[in-house]
Amino acid sequence: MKFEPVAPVRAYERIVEQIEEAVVSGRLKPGDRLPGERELMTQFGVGRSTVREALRVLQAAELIRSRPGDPRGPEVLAASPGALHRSMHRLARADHVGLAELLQFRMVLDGSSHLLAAELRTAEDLTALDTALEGMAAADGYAEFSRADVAFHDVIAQVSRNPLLVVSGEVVRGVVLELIEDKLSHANDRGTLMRSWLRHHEEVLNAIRAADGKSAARLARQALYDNYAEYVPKDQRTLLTPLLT
Amino acid sequence: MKFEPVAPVRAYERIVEQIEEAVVSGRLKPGDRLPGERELMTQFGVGRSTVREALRVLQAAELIRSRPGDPRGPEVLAASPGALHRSMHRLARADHVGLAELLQFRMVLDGSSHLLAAELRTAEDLTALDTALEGMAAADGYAEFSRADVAFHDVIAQVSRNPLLVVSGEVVRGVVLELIEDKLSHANDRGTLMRSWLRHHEEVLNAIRAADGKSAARLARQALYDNYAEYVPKDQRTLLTPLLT
DNA sequence: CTCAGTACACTGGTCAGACCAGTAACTCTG
DNA sequence: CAGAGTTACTGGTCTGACCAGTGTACTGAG
Repeated sequence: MKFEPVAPVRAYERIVEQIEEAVVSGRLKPGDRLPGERELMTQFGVGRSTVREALRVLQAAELIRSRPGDPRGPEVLAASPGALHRSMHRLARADHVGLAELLQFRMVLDGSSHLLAAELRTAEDLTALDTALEGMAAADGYAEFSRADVAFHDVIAQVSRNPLLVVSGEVVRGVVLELIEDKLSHANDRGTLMRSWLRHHEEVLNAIRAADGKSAARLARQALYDNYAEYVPKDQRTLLTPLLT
Repeated sequence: MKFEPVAPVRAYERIVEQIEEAVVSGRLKPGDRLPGERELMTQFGVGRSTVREALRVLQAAELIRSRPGDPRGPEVLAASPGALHRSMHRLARADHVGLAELLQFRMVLDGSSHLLAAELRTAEDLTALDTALEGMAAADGYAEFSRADVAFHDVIAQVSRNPLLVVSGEVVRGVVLELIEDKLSHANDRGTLMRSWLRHHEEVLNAIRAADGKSAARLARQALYDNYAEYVPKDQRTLLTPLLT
């Protein structure tokens, strides 16, 4: 006979579970309102501090938002990648997730979204990608260029039609940029860098236009490697090369 | 002249910021202890409820853990993927993510981890994979088989050496199973199903042993398609086929 | 001198009650 | 009917209290 180890369950945790369950099961939709804290404490039969700690946890997870003075009560939020972003960011700043792993992951995600985008793109998608690319070409200064670049990748992720690819791509792109932006801003020939990026993106877009998913994916991964690998410690670059074939 | 919109900053948020900053900057290392709540309220000059709400947020992010009665105070934790797991899980269960998207994402992740595993596997990795496969072959009943299957995939993700692949793979596998486990448990010939799975895994393992990453990745994606595509609405299966080449 | 057993100071979890600044909706006025 | 003022409430914060449970230091037996 075996028993499971148990951890004491705090009152506020039970409240978090109940509300979270109501949100993910769809009984509470985005935009809905929770009862006020004083009402919740009678419904759950606990003190207000307990209710508030539960709401704090839900708020940290970006499931709800509460503003003082609003008599409609805390608002149920739509699922957003903010919490995912924060936790991945924390993990990336800590041990065991370095630039090599992040870049590896980004090559996987970006490659796949490019592949899917090439297969699924519509005519409207192609014009959206064209304007995004024009935005990069017309960018004035590095900061604006970087923003346009991120926007271009976001459009590609959107075209891939998979929200998981969109969100995790968004997050990992952001974290990668944060990790190397200082090194990148110290690069002496950012003009050449930007032109190189632009050429890469044009090639990718051509492959997508030709519905050549495999080429688009390969080009995207290669571009990431060419532009970022130099910031990865030399002995870790072998982690990236298997993804280039 | 432009101004940025501002949001009111709550007292507990300032506390969270300060403690989080101390953790990520390394001034507080895993295993270190925070002062007790009563001591923190004097240091920060706030009431205990404010301190407690801050600690709740940090605890939800798995940066600290506090147990009642411990006179050493709350403990600073090592970075762990638990929070990432939870936020990704919430996102995957949320809106607009159906089985097709999940399966697509899983094909991407599993394919990549198989590719990397084949390139990076050591001799010990191979024996670990052998024992994992034996665990599947020896499994008695479907529940045990499913557990062994998940364990096998976890080992492969570990071998790929990328914690992001490990965590997101873990999550998406869990969510996929949640969505189809009832349909799967109603399948009438689970014996045939299990034998088919086992054969697939043997092929994959052979490719990994041969350091043939491309084959391993292709086989893994094909296996997922063969076994799960029937549960995807027919008009969405075209989302998956581009990943099979 | 060692070690099991005990007492105690203190921890976090929870509750009750209070005050404040600020908001949304209602009411009253012109 | 538009606008100004009122009001009832919201969430944010503080204080003070009680409790069950823990780690440690002390105590006493061997």
